[in-house]
Amino acid sequence: MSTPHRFPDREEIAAVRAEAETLEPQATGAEHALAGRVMGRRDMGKLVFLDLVDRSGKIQLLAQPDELGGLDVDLGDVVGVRGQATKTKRGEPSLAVSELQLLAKIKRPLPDTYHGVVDAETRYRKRYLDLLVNEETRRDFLVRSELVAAIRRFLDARGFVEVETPILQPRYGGALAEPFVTHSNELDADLYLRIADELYLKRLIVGGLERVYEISKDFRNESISYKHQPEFTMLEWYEAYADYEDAMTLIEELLRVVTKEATGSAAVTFRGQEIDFEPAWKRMSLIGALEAEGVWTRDANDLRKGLQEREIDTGADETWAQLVDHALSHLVEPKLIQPTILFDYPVELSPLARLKEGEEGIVERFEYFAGGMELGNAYSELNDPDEQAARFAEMGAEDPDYVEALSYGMPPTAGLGLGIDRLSMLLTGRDTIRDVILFPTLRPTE
RNA sequence: GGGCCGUUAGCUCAGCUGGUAGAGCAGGGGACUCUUAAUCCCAAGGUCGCAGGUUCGAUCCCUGCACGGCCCA
Repeated sequence: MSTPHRFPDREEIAAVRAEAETLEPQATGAEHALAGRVMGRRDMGKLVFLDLVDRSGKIQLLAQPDELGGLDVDLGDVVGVRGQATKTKRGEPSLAVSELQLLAKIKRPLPDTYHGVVDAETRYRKRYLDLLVNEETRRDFLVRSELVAAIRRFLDARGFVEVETPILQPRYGGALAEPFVTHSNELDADLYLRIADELYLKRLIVGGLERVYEISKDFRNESISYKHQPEFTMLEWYEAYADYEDAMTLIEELLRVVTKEATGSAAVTFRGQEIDFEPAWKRMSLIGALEAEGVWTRDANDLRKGLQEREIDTGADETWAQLVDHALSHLVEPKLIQPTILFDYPVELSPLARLKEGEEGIVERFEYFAGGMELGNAYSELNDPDEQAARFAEMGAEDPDYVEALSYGMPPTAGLGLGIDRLSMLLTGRDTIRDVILFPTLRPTE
């Protein structure tokens, strides 16, 4: 049996429901067309109640099979209906159906509409079922979409231009991470999936675009956890003629605005705690934070001893910088529940950041945290090509093409990264990053 | 990579320190003109993740594997 190829002139269920709300019981209102999925059916003989769901909401349908020439509708069918807004004797806003068209037939039984789909593996592998029967899932992914839209509005309104830079890169950089490697047959060359956008975006600053941003999928061939996925989404922006203090101000404002636009409130609940994005956030220096934990020292051996005393396994840490990073992530980060900026990092951890005037070995860099997670990283960009080349050399790396770009002169610039997935976790109150990524990476079956 | 836990009907879950499995919802048939997790009646639905082992006998005990979850690295 052929079904219609289109169903024109439908309205959103939420709008029609709102109209029906205003009616007196058993009164009827205007004629409307609605379409969606049948998620409930209550047969009363000559009268049948259906629940119709679309993206905007749910409404009850009142159908009389005798007047419709039968009602061959199963749970899960996609239908289009026409009828009048009404309210039942019991006061339920409804649509009295005068015409019903089957638009798509369900061929398998719908999962339990009361319990939803609970099994984590099913929810991730068959996200369509999760979205279909779990209203919260639908809602949370719409929050994520609204979040990204709000970020674009915010930056567009401030003169940033959205750009696209390569995902396939001959040389990866901009972060310390293991890349995915692929191969171009035509070029007969290995290419890397980007781990960050940074070095390309800064080339655009050299090129005079002044304020750029990219919302990108980045890829890191590393561990998977509640806050890590191999494929994740990051915002990076670069603003010429600004420094990291300007970036602090801007990210505070951005998070306040977009949180409000995506959720209706600048405060969210995550892991049982309210997190409030209203400025001003707490700010403390990284060194101060480590001192407060009693583990700040420039000496690697002392630092290692301090961490081991706190029963932190430092076996995998080779350098002082790695030990500092370990101390930060284990002792400090979990305590940063309210939005907090940690600023002024040792240069050893920050090869792309600009040195702070008058402070030995410190760069103008900050990371910001909320809910016990790092949300992002920012700094005044190092724009001296010779110093950049020397920093690369210290790491045992090089990127002559990038250094050459800097040698044409990059204005003083502030750059910032923001983890969209983690922010989405905070805004939706989800405990795991898999719950805010539509199709998270899982081990293949078979 | 390591430790612990899980995997039973399409979905959500029971299953007694071993005797070849049950319920609700969905799906099928029927009753009902105000239900909303509708209700009621009938019938049906299973490679108990996979492969071995122990045993007269394994969903249950043991081993390995697969996938997932939590924690650790």
